[in-house]
Amino acid sequence: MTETDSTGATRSRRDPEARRRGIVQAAADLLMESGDLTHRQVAERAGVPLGATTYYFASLGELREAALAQLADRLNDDLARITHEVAAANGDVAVLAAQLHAYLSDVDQVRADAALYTSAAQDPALRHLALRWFDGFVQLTSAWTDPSTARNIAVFIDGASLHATLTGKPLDLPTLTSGLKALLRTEDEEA
Amino acid sequence: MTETDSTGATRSRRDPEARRRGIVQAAADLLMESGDLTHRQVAERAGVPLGATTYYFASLGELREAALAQLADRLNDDLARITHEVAAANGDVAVLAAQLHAYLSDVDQVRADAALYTSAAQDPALRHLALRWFDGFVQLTSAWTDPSTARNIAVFIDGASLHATLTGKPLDLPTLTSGLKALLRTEDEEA
Amino acid sequence: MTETDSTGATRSRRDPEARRRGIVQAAADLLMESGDLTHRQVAERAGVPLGATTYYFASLGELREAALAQLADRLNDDLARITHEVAAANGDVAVLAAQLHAYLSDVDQVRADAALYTSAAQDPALRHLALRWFDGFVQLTSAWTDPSTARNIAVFIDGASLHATLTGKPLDLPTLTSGLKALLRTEDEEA
Amino acid sequence: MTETDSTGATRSRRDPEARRRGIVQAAADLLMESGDLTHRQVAERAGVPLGATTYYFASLGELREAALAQLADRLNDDLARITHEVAAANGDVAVLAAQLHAYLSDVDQVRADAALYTSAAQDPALRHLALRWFDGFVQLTSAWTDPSTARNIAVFIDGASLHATLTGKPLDLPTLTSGLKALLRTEDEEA
DNA sequence: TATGAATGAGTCTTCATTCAT
DNA sequence: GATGAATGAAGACTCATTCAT
Repeated sequence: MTETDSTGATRSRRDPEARRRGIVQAAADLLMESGDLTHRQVAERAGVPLGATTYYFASLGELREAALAQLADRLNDDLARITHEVAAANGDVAVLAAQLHAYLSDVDQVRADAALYTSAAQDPALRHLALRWFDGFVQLTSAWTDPSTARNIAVFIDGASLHATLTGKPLDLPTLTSGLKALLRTEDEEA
Repeated sequence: MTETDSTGATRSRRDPEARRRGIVQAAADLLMESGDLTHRQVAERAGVPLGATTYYFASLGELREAALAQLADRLNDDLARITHEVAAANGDVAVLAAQLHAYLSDVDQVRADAALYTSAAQDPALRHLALRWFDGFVQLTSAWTDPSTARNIAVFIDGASLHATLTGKPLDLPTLTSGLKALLRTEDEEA
Repeated sequence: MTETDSTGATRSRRDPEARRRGIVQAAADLLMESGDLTHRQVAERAGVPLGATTYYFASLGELREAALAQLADRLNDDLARITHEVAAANGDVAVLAAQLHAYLSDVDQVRADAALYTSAAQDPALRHLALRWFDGFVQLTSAWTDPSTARNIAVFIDGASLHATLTGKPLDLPTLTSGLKALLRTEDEEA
Repeated sequence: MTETDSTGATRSRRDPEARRRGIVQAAADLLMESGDLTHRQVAERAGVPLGATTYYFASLGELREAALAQLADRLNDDLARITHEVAAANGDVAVLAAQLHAYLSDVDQVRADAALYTSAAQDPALRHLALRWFDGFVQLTSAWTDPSTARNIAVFIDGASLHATLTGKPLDLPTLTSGLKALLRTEDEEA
């Protein structure tokens, strides 16, 4: 279908990198939508023959890992962006709460999180992917809070994401705000 | 083997309820251990013939739901117990933190949580099971805090459980304590 | 097809033993004919659905072993019969040679041997099957020769079978006779 | 790596014959080791790109045949050497037995035989390869025995090789010696 | 009531072969 | 001349579910 583009050159076919990306993307989509992953589903979704999925990935596990890594990357980027914005606002809790609320309002984001956590919970080999953002967040956030508080906030965010997955909607902004505000105040009074 | 005892009464055979319970228990165990569930595995684990699993449950989905309901019940009971103890201690945060830490140190408990959340994340029809404890906790806890705080604590606990699943060990007690303390202090100053 | 027999009773279906035998027989036939064995081929040959072959045998290897065991049994029986007849003739070499020549003239027998040896050569776990007749022969024959001579005769017979496989026809009777006669004379002069 | 040497000449690349030999050798090794043969395995073992295996051989069958021909050549050479040594010793049976025992003690030799016979048994088109040594042996040996005896000895040797394959070790030297001695004595008394 | 035989759909995976480059 | 991307057919195996008994 995408055989020819505006330049008239053939694409996709004989473009291994694009093909590989397409397969990973299809797998990531499927993981977000159903959590199930089969070669057949991936092939159909990516618009490639069945053999292509096994040609590019030695096993379904390898493909799953690649797809989850992609989701983890995105999650990482998003949370790093949020963290930076909060840092730019001198750690303003309202900013953090607002950003988080927006994040949790995005169905795709929440689904990506869920796919990541679900897969990681079932396969220990994938846990490092699910923990990547956590560790990164704690590190970034430690610039303006102590590590213990940073961990607690990260834990709270994970809980909020799980809650959004289970209820289908984010925690209301006031609750989110009060929770984050409370957790962040710790440092001032406890150290 | 334990088919007949000294009284001449048959045991698991001819005791449909016990058999059903055994099947559910076996299914719950398998969900905790691997997340996979097949009729064959359940039958073998429960020590019943293959046909029994389809005889007592119309479909595998139904059996899975029954197994998850059992896990949810247990989770419910455990957290209700913890809540009561905390209430008895007049909402002492240290007691809550200690109880929660003990809970998260129990591998089986954490696995049960993970099985419940994983299944619920993938199948919307099961979400009410995963939310059962959340709602109950908020209700019980609202006796000594405001609902918003109660929700935040519940969210935090979910996050901590997820974290325990992903790292294989609970958050350290001091961090847990400081987080819960911070969240609970909110009510005094914000309401 | 064989659903009903002269008694009007249904057969084959719901006759697990017969079904199992039919599958093994089909597998043995295929091993004799081509040396290859696939579930699909077996199912088609046996006239059963594909799933039946995996229902009765946990793996293709198990099915192959059962089929080879059947071939080995037959080989065993045939050679035991020959041995008995030779023993009845007081170890008359001419009788042995004639029987062996007849045996090697039977295309199916030779093919069965070849299937057995070929499979055993490729899979050490199957070697005991291929050696069964050898050991039995040596034991039986030791009644009228010394063990070393018995072994040599067995080796010679194996070689003759291999030769028949490769050339498509048995060694000519005179050659066979002279070989066996020579090997059997040993005992008189060497012990 | 060994693509270019000090003379500036390319080695395996740009040396089609060497490459072809390398592929055949790799295939022969694989046949000896597992009996299985795939383009991928051959390419990896030979250290050539996948395409090279199909470039030099029109089909896998052709490659297999070339590999077996190589094994047959080696077998031929070895047995010709043995035959010559025996002839040089004026047909001394002890020499023949010792040489054969050494041959059967060499795991690789026995494996090569097994690969050859196994393939030939399954594919009639390959039988001439497995018979090559037999015919050569009979011809060479007929210099000092009659053809019938030569055939019987060749049959015996094949049986001994098969036996070594199945048991993992050669027939013991005394048994081997007595067998060969007996077979060779025939000529003196029968002719 | 209870069971295990039965099966067809679907799983992952391998691979010979083709062919564009 | 050489190569590796590509794919469709086939492989072993699993399993929920049905149903005869």
